[in-house]
Amino acid sequence: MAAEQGAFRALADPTRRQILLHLSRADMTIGEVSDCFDMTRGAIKKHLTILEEGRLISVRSSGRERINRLEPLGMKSASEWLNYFNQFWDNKLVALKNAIENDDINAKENNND
Amino acid sequence: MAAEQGAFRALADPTRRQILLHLSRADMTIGEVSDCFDMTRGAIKKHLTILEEGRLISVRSSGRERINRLEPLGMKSASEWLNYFNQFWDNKLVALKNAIENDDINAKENNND
DNA sequence: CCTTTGCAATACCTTTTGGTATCATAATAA
DNA sequence: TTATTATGATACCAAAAGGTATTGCAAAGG
Repeated sequence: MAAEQGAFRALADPTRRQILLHLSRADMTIGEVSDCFDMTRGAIKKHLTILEEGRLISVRSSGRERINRLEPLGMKSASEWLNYFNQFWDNKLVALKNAIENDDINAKENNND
Repeated sequence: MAAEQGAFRALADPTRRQILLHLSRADMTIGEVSDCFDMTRGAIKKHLTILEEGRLISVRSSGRERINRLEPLGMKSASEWLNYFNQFWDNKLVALKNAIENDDINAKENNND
């Protein structure tokens, strides 16, 4: 149950979301990633581990380096979970549009569902 | 900066995501929401507060009741943030498809970016 | 060889999170 | 008025999160 949990957990932190944006432009070693932040490598390593657990990135070894790569498919579970709600804000936009067109007084009754 | 932070924070907890699913079917009082969970009302109230801070729900008073309503537009910021990455997994799928069509031996060279 | 570099792992600390239990309050019902 | 009901607020607790500093190790380079 809840394959999206790891992804949502990983996405909750702003530093981790920024890491994902960086990795969307290029694969990076841990050192390169931590150079982008005012934070110790240790902290960045922890973030990368959580991103890996959430399957949002993958890591491969090359000599003594560890290269982090974005795994965009990992974001699909979260994206799809959210997309379920698109129908509701689509409907709400339509309802709002109708409310404006039909005047606010009528809109209240329609809104009562 | 980062209007999506509140939303992502709120979405990180599985209980809160379930609450959103419940509210997508009907507006509910706090009591009704907490009846859906094996948890005290106090805990549910905290979750609802975090959902409200993330603008994923809104609350209106009706007598002594407080009715929680899904605010689907609030999920748009998170949804759009994620959609930025669609281009990458789209590309990856295309690359995979091409690799299969063009045979694996050629695919290795194409894969090298 | 020895030194440097890139990283993993761990101990440690502080703050946040997720939960409970309890008490206070406002609205409803009898 | 007196209960009862629905909720808000708070104190409290254990665990998780986010960070640092330190140690150790393997790979690269002199």
